[in-house]
Amino acid sequence: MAIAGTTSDRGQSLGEIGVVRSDGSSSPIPEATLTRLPVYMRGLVEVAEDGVTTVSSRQLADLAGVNAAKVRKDLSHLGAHGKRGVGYDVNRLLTEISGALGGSVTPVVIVGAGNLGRALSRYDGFMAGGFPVVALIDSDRSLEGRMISGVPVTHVDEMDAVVAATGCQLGIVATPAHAAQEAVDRLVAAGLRSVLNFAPAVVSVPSEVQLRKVDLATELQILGYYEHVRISQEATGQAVG
Amino acid sequence: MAIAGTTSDRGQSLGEIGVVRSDGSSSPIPEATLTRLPVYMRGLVEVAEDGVTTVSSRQLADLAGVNAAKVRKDLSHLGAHGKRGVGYDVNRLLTEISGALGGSVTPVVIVGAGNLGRALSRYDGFMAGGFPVVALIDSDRSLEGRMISGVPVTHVDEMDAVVAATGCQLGIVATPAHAAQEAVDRLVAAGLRSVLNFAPAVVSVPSEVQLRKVDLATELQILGYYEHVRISQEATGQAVG
DNA sequence: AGGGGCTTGTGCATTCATTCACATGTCATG
DNA sequence: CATGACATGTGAATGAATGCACAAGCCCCT
Repeated sequence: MAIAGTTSDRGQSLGEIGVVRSDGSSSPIPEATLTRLPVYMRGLVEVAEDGVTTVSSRQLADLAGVNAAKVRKDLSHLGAHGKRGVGYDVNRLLTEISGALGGSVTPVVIVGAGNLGRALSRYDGFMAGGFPVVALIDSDRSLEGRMISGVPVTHVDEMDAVVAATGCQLGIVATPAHAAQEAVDRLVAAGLRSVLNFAPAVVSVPSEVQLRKVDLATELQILGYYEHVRISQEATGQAVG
Repeated sequence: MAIAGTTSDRGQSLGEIGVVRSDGSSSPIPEATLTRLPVYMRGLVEVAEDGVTTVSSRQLADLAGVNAAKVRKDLSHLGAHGKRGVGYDVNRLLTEISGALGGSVTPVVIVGAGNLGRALSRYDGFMAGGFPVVALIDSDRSLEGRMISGVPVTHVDEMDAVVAATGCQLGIVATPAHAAQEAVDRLVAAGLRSVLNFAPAVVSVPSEVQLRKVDLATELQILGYYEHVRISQEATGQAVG
């Protein structure tokens, strides 16, 4: 385990991204804003179906469960101009957000055809969001060639071919923890530059690769903490009151 | 849709929690730190199995994929005192973190026995993390009484009884979006105060309830954004270079 | 016993995110 | 056309998280 650096700490450094400005497009949308844009989209789609054509920042804030100032600042990042005194045009805003997020349909591949991988391959939200799952990949030869909920399962040795054939750009890792690093390495070797990791393991990637993590057990543990604190609080609170 | 406030914005306000100090215990561990504690735990368990008894902040940082200063600051929040010049005792640290996070085993209930709900009920990580799934709840009468991967399915009308009988304190919502609000409402009515929502919907809860959200489609959309930016960047970069 | 090499804990600076508050602008109505 | 109600966009204030650098402390070796 190589350790670099003479004085002081310094760990992983996130690669810069989205800082282009040259061609006028793509400003650097902050992470925090990015996580909310899809939520706004859902709210907008909802009201659009009811025939609403204009929303104020406050209405959208209510739909998204945030406050209005945040909505406005978020939207200002994509240059989406609403009309003062009026609000935002629903359809225009939908187009703008969708465009900022990438717009077109992007196929994804899932590595790991266990419980989680299968469930994810069936998850409607991916397809609905423009991310069809086009391949499942597993190291188990006995699954090779099978279809699972309409998605063909391929052996991990053919990953390169599958990725190339399907034109996938996003990879999802749903393997056990011990297999996660290899899964990611192979995805990267196959040319992918964006990976979503569901395995409860820390994996490292080259700096040009975007890695996001969804840690299911951790989410519960955080809730567990608050529950724990709340209960201790009540206990002491009773004593006091 | 009631809108309050005369001047200016102001939306949801997060309930304060963990700010007790009266009894000396439970300092207010910041969110950001909370999300990393479980990751440290995994790293510690890993090295503990290899017989390691002491780790430095830098070693732990490598295991967790963060930098050493962050590790030290995080650990300082739980008063975990390491030894200068030496490091942290692995077992002691495990005990401390585990204790801070709540310690004991907490049973959870999952609402929604669809694909996602079933997959989550089978997810090993929950059990391993001390969160056994003890009940699945669905509105489909035809599932009532069945066992799915060892977990009994109950109808939603009996939620109160199930929650009471099993002593659940954490609820997971894995319903379709349109059913999420009702699912949460029922969980809260049954007495739960901590909910993890997987449904792609904005739900509101009373201020004393802790709500966390895992938004699978959004995660992909964020990756999609970076992919999008990267590609435009390359395109313009080629033109320039 | 004392020196040198490590490592913790933390004050400080910096960056990122949130929120406030208001000037600027739009629309509808009389 | 003028007035008033309403909303945006954004500087500025606040707050949270990160990362740095160093004093204080521990251990081993001679």
